[in-house]
Amino acid sequence: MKNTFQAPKGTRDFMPEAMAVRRYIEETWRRVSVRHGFLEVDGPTFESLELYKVKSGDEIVSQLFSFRDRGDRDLALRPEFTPTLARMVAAQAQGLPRPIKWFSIPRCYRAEQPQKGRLREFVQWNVDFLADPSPRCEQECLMLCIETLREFGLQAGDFRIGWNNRDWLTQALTSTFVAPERVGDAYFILDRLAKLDAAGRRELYAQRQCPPQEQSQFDLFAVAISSEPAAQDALAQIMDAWPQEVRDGIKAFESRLADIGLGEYCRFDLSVVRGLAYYTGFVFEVLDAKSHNRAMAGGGRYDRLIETFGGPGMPAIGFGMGDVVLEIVLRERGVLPRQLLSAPDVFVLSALPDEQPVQQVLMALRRSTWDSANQRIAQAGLHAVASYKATRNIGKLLPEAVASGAKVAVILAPEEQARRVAKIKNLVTRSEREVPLDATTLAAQVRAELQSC
RNA sequence: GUGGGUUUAGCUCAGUUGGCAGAGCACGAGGUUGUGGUCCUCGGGGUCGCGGGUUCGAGUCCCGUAAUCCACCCCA
Repeated sequence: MKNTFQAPKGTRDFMPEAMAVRRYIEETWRRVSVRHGFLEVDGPTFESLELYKVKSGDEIVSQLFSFRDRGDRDLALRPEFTPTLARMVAAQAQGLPRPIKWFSIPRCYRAEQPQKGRLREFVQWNVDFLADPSPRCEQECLMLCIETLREFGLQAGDFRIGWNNRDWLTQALTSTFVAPERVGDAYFILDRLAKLDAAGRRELYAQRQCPPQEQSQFDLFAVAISSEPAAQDALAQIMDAWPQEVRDGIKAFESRLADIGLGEYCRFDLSVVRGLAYYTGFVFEVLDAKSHNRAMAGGGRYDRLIETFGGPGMPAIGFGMGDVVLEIVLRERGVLPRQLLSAPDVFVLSALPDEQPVQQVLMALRRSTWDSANQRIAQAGLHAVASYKATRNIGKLLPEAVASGAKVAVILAPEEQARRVAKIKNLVTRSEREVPLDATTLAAQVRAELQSC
């Protein structure tokens, strides 16, 4: 390896095929977001370091790529988009039409140890619905999230969405067996319960100094969120003790989801609490249903975040979905389209000794025409390519034309050139016809041939 | 930050107790200046991740280091 430079740890090079996959993912996110009435925004790739400390505290700083500029300002590459969004909204809150439905597709950076599904540079689709306290926001976010996964070819059995509500859960816990000052510890435990066996749980209880009555209850939670047959009974037993209004709230939300056809994807899930402190009510996670990948997406309500960033009090809900886990899941399911690099419309091949005629034909095919009266492109140029091989053997060039995916070929050769014609070959039907070797006429005839495909 | 696997051609990988650096695919040229992914021949390509050490001699053994994969910690 003569070149000793490598891409930095946790980053990716996007060669044409990989780039096409990334574009496909981003374009799908964008298309479905727009369809659901969200507007695209973006912000700076780096922000002042303080912006990230406000929300998350110093602990998080060690996972940031931070640096200092020549004016001694501390800056950091964005690890997520939400602080930027909160800053933008807080600054402009008075003048924005409401509700605010925004999405963004930023590249984000985290100085973590890379592993499966987690890199140091990634693309994360962010969706936020602000200035509306109604549960229709929850619904629309889930609707968009699910519709997007379906657009990628995933089906109900491929993923599941676990949801919870921190307000209700807190109410339920404190009215049953958790002292108010221990709610934080309870969340910490619930967040990890699904991954632990009995021994692991005892260790966790000791670490968080659980009183004995908590321990037996959490053991019951562990059964309820497991895949054991007893799970349903355990869940029913737990919820029987909960306040009536909490149980009614869960039922009502389930019924709302069922009304719009999302019932089969979503399930109330005790173990989904999300680590982040700023979530205030509804929270959810999208999990891969068939293997053990990391969460594909997650989010929730953060009604107090905008004021934290100096804006007015404003209800808000949002979620994020990263490209890394998503691509892994799409590959595992075999639903990534095979041909993502766009195939040319027309392939020009030439047996002429001079290459200039090829360039003339390419120019005519590729040129767009502008409609100045209507300020738009009247006719878009064709995607036209030619072979760069040295051979002038048509028999060798045709396979290249076919492999390119082009439906039509233009063949330039001495005999035809002498008669001032070129051949247009339909690569699908294999039929050929001769047309005048005038670049403009030729381009028109190629368009006509493409129409017939 | 911790532990384990891996690193040889553009890609996927062989490489024997330490003895001349290999295959397939891909790429390029020709066989065949004129018609469909075939076939045949030839070719370009490598400091064997990087740096030390042992040895007459290291892709191979030892030490260090980087990247990568997997699992922890963490996870916005």
